[in-house]
Amino acid sequence: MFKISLPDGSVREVPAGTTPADVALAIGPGLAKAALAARIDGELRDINRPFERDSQLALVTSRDEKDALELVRHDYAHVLAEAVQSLFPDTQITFGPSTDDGFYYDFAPKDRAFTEEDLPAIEAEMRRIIARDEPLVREVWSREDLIARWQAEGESFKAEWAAELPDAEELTVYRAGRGEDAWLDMCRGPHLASTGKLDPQAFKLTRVSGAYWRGDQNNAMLSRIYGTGWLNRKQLDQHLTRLEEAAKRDHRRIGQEMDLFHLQSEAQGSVFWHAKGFLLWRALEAYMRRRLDAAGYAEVKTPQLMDARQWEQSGHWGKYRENMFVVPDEVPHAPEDGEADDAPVLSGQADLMALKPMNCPAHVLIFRQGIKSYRELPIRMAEFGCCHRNEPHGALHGIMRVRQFTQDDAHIFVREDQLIAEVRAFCELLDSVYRDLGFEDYAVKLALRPDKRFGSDAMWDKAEAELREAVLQSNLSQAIKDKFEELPGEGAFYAPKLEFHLTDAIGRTWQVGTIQSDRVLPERLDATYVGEDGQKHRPVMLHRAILGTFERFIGILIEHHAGRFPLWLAPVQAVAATIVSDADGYAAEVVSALTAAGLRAEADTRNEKINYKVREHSLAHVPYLLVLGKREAEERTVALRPLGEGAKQEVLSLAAAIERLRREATPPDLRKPLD
RNA sequence: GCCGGGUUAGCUCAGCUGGUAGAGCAACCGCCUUGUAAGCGGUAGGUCGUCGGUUCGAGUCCGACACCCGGCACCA
Repeated sequence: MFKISLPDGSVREVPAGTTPADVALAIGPGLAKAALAARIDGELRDINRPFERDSQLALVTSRDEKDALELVRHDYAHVLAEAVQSLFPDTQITFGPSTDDGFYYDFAPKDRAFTEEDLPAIEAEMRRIIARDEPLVREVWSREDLIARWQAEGESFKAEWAAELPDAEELTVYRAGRGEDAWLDMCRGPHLASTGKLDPQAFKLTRVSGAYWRGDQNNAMLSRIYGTGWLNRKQLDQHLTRLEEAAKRDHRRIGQEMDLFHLQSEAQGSVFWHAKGFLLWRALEAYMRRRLDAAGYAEVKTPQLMDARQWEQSGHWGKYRENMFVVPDEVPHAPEDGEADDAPVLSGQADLMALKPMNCPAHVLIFRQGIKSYRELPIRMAEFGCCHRNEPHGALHGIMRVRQFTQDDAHIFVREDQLIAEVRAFCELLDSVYRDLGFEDYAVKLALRPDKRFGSDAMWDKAEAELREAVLQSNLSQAIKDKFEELPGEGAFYAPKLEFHLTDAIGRTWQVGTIQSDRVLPERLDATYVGEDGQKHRPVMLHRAILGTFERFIGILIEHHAGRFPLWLAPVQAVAATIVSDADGYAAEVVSALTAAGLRAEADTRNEKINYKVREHSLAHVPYLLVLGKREAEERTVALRPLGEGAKQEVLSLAAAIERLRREATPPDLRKPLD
C-alpha cells in the first residue's frame, strides 16, 4: 500500500499498481475526464503510470495552463511524426520537442526535404490519428532491445541516440495505437493518455526548414516541420491573430512605410538610411552621447582600416579571419598602352589591411599612449564606432543583423578593485537607458566560458563570479533578476559576458547590450598602468555596449513602438496640414515657428481634402497634426490633433501649442523633475 | 554556409496546363477650396532579378548565379 497525499492535505491509501487516473476517478468522474497528467512529488508524469512509493499527487488539468500546453505540444509533435511516417514510410524520425508556441519534429526524409505544400496532407493525417484516439502507452526497454529495434526499422538516428543515452536513464518507448499497427517512438515522456485528448482544431503546421542533426553543421541536414499547438481552437485563433498583428509591426515594413531606410543588393547587409530614418538615429545618438558624457565617458574616434598584423596580435585573426573584410595595402596598377583591359590591377603580393570588425584593439592603442597611473583609472573610452563583419549570408536579417553597423561601444580600463563597482554602474546606466526608451522588460543572461578560449580556468572562475555578483548587486528590478539565467559555453573566447536581450514583434529575442570583463586583450596588447607601488600592473578591460548597434536597436525600437515613436524620437514630430489654400501662408509661418523651437515639422499644403491628409499622416505615424483652416489662420490658432482614430483635438494659440510640443519633445534625460 | 520558398509597374499583388503583360493604391494632369482616416475624371508607367538553355514561340518549362523571406548553423 502507498500513501498518496493530495493538495488539499488529505491522504489516501492505495494498493500497488494504482495510477493517478484511478485516484482521479475515485475523487470524481469529472476530474477523471479533465485530468491530463499528474505531478508526482513535483515531477510531471503520465496519468496511467502506477505509483511507485508514497507520493504527493497533484492532478494536472487544462487549468494548469503551462503544464497542459507543454504536454499537448509534445503530443502534437508525436502525432506529427506518426502522421509523417504513415504518409512517407521511408522517412526516419529523430527528435521533436515542444516550443514556446508549439512544437516541431526533425525528420530524415529518404529523397527530398518536405515543402510547405506537404503540410495540408500531413495535417489531415494528424487529424485522423487524433480521431482514432490511440492510447499512448509507456514501456521501459533494455538498451539492446531498443537499438536492435531501431536498426531493424532502419532508424539509424534513433539507434545512435539510444546507444548514447546515459546509463542512469530509464529507456522508455511510447506505443501509440493498438496491436500490430502500433507506432513507436523513443521518448522520455510524459504524454497524455491518448491522442484523442488533443483538440484536432487547435493546431496548425506553420513552416518547414532545415536543421542539423544534433545542432551541428558537420552532421546531416534534417527536414524540420514546425507547428503551433494549443488547448483549444480559440487559443489557436488568438495566436494566429497575434502573428498577423505582429507582421504589421515588422521593422522592414514600417521602415519602408515611414521612409526610414532601405536595403538593396548592391550593398547587401548595409543600410541606406533615408533622411527620416537618420533623424531618428541622430535623436538616439544625441541622447546616448549625453548619457555617456554624464556617466564619465570620454569619446574617441579610431581608424577604419588597420594592418592585419594588429588583428593577428589581438587574437581575432585566428578566430574570425574569414569574417573580416580585407583589402590589399596597394595602389591599383593603372593599365598601360597595349595592355589587355582585363590585366590584373593588383599584384596579390601586398600587405593586408582589414576593416575593423570591432573597436577594442584601437582603444587599447590609445590607452597605451603615454604612461597611465592607477589614479587615472577607471578610464571610460567611448566610440560610436562603425564596424564591418562579413556575416554568413543566411544570417542577414533586415537591419537587425547586418554587415556594416555602428556600436555605442566603450571600453572601461579598470583596476581589479574597481571592477565590480564599474560593472554594477554599467548595469544601472543600461537599465536607466532602456527605461527611457520604453523597455521595462528585458532579459539578462550570463554567457559562460566556451570550449575554445584563451586564459586559465582560475581567471574564468573569477571573471564569471564577478559578473554574476555585480548584476545581482545592482538595482535592476526583481522581476528582471528573477529571470536571470546562465548560458554555458556561450561566452566570447576571451571573456564571459553579461548579455541584455530584447524581444522583437514576433517573439524573437535579440542581444542588444553586453558587458564583458576581459583580462586577455590587455595581456596580448600589453596594456599597463603604474600602481601605487610603482610597479606595472595590467588593467582589466570591460567591453560594453548598451544599444549594441544602432541598426539593431532602431529595428527593435520600430517594432516595439509599431512606428508610433515617443515624440522626442519621432522623425517628423508635427505636420501642419491646411484645409484651404488660404491657410498656406500661415502654414509656412507655423512650420517656421515650430522649427525655430527645435521641433521637426513639415507643412502639407497639397490640394487634397483634410480627410485624405489626416489618413495619410496617420498611417505615417506622425504624432501631431496641426490642422489649419480659414478660422485658425484668422485667429492665429492651431487645431492640435494627436495621432489616433477619432482623436480628440484642442484648439490652442500657436504659442501654447509650440510650448506643449516642445515640452513633450524634450528627451527624458533633459526633463526637469517638475515637468 | 546549409534546407525550403520567393523575385512581375514606385508599393501591394493577379497572371490556369507556354501564344510577346493586368488590378488597386501611389505618381502626373485637370476639376473641386475642401473641417478631421481614401472627393471625381483622365494620362503615363514594366526588355516579368541576371545569364544561359529547351521551343516556331518563355513571365510561364529547365539550369546556373544574385538577392530577399522562413528556419538551421554562426554572431568577436
